[in-house]
Amino acid sequence: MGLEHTGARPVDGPIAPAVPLGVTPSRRERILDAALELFVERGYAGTTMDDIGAAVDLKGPSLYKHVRSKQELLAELMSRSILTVHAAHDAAVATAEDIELQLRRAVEAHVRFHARNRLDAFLGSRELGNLAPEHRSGIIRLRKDYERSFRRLVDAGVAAGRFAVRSPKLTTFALLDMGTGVAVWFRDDGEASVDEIAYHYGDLAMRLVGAGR
Amino acid sequence: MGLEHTGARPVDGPIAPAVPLGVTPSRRERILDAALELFVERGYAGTTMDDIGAAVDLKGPSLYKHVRSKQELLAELMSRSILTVHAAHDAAVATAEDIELQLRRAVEAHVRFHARNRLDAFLGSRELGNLAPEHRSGIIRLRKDYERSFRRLVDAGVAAGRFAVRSPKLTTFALLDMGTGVAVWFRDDGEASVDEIAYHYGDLAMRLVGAGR
DNA sequence: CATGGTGGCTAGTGATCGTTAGCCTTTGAC
DNA sequence: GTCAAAGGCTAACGATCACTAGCCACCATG
Repeated sequence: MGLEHTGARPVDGPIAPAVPLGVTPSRRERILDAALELFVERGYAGTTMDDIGAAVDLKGPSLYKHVRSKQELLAELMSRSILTVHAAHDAAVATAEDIELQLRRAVEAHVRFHARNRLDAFLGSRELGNLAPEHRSGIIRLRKDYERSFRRLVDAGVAAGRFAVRSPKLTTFALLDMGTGVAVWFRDDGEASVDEIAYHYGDLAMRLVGAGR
Repeated sequence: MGLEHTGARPVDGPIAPAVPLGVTPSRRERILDAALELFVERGYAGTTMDDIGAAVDLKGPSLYKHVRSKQELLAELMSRSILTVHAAHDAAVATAEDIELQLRRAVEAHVRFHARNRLDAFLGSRELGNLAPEHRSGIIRLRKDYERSFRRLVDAGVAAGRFAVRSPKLTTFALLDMGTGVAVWFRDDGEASVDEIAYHYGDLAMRLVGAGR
């Protein structure tokens, strides 16, 4: 039950690895992926270092040769996740000039991320409270940045007279939340493909903002 | 920071109290409310019985005079929550004949619940994994029932030619998820009141299903 | 063949926590 | 006034965990 990060990734993660770069990066990645899966399945507090170790054929204490602490695992997973969406968002918006198309692309990217990176998305929304305060504030700021970027698109459409929106704030929340929800119910072996869902949600977004007359 | 269950409550909860009915119901309620708040704040695994006790001026072990286990607290909170939404949903739908209005009322009730019972909603989506298997399946079934009830409204509107919907399934998910999201960002002291938000989301729902031409 | 670093292991430490045992005080019924 | 139940407490048990200490095997480099 491996993870696939097939979506566009940011050029580089900003969190410095605890171990000198170039030294067993593959092992570290495998640990991160295993931790993600277990954190989602059993929760952060409900997952032991031994669990994570077992998932990569190690004993718990051996993990400390690759990772500074359990907390570091959580922090890195969460920041990696948000930076990924945000990068995908920026890339998607940049592919269009028209504000209507920009919002559509943004929603598609949002949905695609939440379908393809279900676990990351899920963790991000659920384990914020288990993040040490020093990490938490940074993560929250990144999330707010992302939301603001969405909000700007809605505002721009309204300003240009292309969207008919009663409350830009509530509408933006609705747009974001309906896409976020995909992470909860999406299944790889479900009826609808990621692309179909993304396209459909793009349509729904257009309806929400009253685009195209 | 108490909870208000101002919505219609189901006739009776299916989880039998550990203590004979009628004996110190008030104390037990206070424990449940404290547990809810703490579970949301620190997570189920991150909350100790001593924490809960302290919140109601008791020592941890004293809780066992009122409650069978920590697990029971979680299970009761979750089932109480779902039964509450579902009851509110049924009551809301019953106030209208027209399918369009029924869906609008259902969305309003959904949003109202998620704004007023933020903590319950949050817990319900986050701590499913910490529920003992025997409780979990029942809770999941109740949640599915609730979703199905929404889905039926969408289908009915489509069948009556009142809604223009490409995928009833995806549209229903979008409707539910945007409302569920309210629980995450709503604040009692925020700009918008519960009623304003509920009304607005009713409008958004009508747009999503393409109601009213 | 030395050697030193990398990465694995076992054993253990100290802390935390759910839960139980057992005791004591209050209170209300008779 | 007696007595039992209800409900509070402290103490302690047994588990579980994150993390550390310290050891050893492998292996590349000279």
